[in-house]
Amino acid sequence: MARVTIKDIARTARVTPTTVSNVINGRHARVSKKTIQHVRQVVAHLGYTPNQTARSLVSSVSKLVGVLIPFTEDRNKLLLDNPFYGEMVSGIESSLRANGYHMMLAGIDEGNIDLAPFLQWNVDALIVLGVYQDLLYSSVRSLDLPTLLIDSYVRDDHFFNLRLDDKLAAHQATTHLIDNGHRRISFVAGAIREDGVIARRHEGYRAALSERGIAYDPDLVFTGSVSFDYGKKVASAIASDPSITAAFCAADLIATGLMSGLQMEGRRIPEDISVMGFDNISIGKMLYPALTTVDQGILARGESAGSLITSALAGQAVPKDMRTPTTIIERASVATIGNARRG
Amino acid sequence: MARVTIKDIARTARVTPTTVSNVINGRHARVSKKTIQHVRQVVAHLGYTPNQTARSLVSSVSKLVGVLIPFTEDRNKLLLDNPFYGEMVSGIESSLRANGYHMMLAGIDEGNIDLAPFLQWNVDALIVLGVYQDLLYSSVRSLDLPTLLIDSYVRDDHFFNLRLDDKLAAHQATTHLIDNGHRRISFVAGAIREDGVIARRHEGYRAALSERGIAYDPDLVFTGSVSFDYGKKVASAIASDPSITAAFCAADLIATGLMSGLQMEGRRIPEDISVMGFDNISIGKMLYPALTTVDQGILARGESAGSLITSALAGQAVPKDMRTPTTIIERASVATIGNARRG
DNA sequence: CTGAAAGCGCTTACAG
DNA sequence: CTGAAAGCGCTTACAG
Repeated sequence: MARVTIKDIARTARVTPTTVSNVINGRHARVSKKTIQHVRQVVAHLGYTPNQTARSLVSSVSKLVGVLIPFTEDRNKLLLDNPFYGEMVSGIESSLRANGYHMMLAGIDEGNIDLAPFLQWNVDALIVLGVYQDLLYSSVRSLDLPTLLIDSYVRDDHFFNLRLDDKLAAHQATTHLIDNGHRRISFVAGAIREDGVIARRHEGYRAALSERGIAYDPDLVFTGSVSFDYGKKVASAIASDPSITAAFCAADLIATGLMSGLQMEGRRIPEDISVMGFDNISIGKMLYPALTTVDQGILARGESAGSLITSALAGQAVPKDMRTPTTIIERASVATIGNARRG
Repeated sequence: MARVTIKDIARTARVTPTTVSNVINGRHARVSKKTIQHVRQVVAHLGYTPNQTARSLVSSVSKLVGVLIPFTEDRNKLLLDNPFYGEMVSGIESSLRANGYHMMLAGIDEGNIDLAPFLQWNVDALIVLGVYQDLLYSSVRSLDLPTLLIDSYVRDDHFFNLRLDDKLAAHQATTHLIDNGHRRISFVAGAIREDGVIARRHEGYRAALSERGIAYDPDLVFTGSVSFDYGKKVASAIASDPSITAAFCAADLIATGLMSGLQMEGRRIPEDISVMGFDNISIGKMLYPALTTVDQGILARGESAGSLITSALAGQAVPKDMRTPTTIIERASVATIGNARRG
């Protein structure tokens, strides 16, 4: 049995497709109450689902928003197995759906920017996660669609931005460590990029140090990639300097690797060394000891992203820049040492 | 500047839209070499991307495959923050894309089966992850689309199936524990459902026990949900029975919770108790000690799912039932005790 | 309040 | 080998 169309409804309701379209789309001013009732009954009875493909073609609104996330480095897989992206995408999808939209996911790597799927499907708007080279931004921009950048510091009025107060958050995290008696505090992070969050978190770390009269020591700073393996790799360097009593990692994934590496070297956490993370991905609470970290409310941010872009699409006034708050989650990976005062 | 269409190409190439369509779609038998060349040049020059929405409408193939994953229990979020689903979806997406398809993601919970997005977008096929009630299967079936079920044991010729040999895998895992000298082995899992994988893994566990002359003790079996919290909850029960020297968890997420709970009770892993998982999600290697587990090659399975459904769509003969192999990954959470022989 | 007509961007018989 | 025509399922002016 072929799928029921607007024509079928029209025929059995003895009206025209125009009228059916009007009641389906809630243009009630144009239809009598009686007709509305009747058409609705027929719709319910025949089990009609609008063909979005046809709608999209004629109205050029697809009710689709494209979401761009990075590919894995190696094999062109979506970075969805990274819990950060998994959770973020989950939040985006749910608020998109709540607002009558659907998500079209695509991956990018720096070398291969393929926006074709978005063009083919006529997406109404874009959300992009991650930081990229200029080429990506200019490509995206040329699509001329409402676009929301998450965690990017590129300056461009064309884009909406959803960010954290990264500098402040890192400042607070570092201060938390200092308040717990630590003075030799390592900073471990992904590569510092001008347009990225790490640069800001690094600034926050430095600011907190200097505020408390602690000299900045470049030897304590490690930057590589946002990955478990990198954290693990840094562990031996940190373990070999007993003066270091704490490490602030700019991503939980790094903190996880660092903890694992440190533990394999026989160091106890937090007795021998304290570790603090950033993000609050779900893994953190599964570790032993559980990770103390900066919560950025990933899921909620994803939802904000979805409703923000959706509001913009609905023509509502939406701020170009939105910041969401962070909080420190104290768990078990940070120890108080010396005669430190506790907050 | 409006988007370039097939008409634009036709006009500037001085041919008809029919001809343009023929060259774009590779129906070369119908067009002269010269025309092909020419049209291609114009296409490249004008920067044409086909409007999939129009294609889909007329040809009723959308090049979209719907992927159904469970919602979280609480709040209608996709279970993408669960690393198992994240990784699986990542694999599916990449092989779909490699075969010229795109993914449309939707969530389901038992109470609320909304297949409308798939209807609206005219998906060509379906992949469903997880086990559900009959209602879901009959709804999906009535869509009358090629459908692949992952990890389901419902019997229905309408569906393609992609499974593990769950019983065998659990048998091997349990035997591995026995080989390492363990005899009081706990089984911790999600709820046992007739159509699900847990029932098979439980069978494998029992079979391995009986094969080695170890009596099955129902008190050692814990079933709840596939979650970190459930594993953690079971920890105290297991810790309180010192005769238990090992636990086989039918999911890594459970094993993670169990380890954390056990460690909080002051038990050392694997010295005091061994823990074995199932799945090989990325978290396992991040734990300390790293989790010994059954690898099911999640990413590769996702890729298989994508290429299987894609082959079926291409009209190729595809087996109705496919099984992928598992292997045991030895890491650090299982100890050899007594005078056990090692494999 | 209701309907006839055109058209969105394509593909697909069919004719020549 | 090339083209004229119809039509996929809708929405949108426009007329009445």
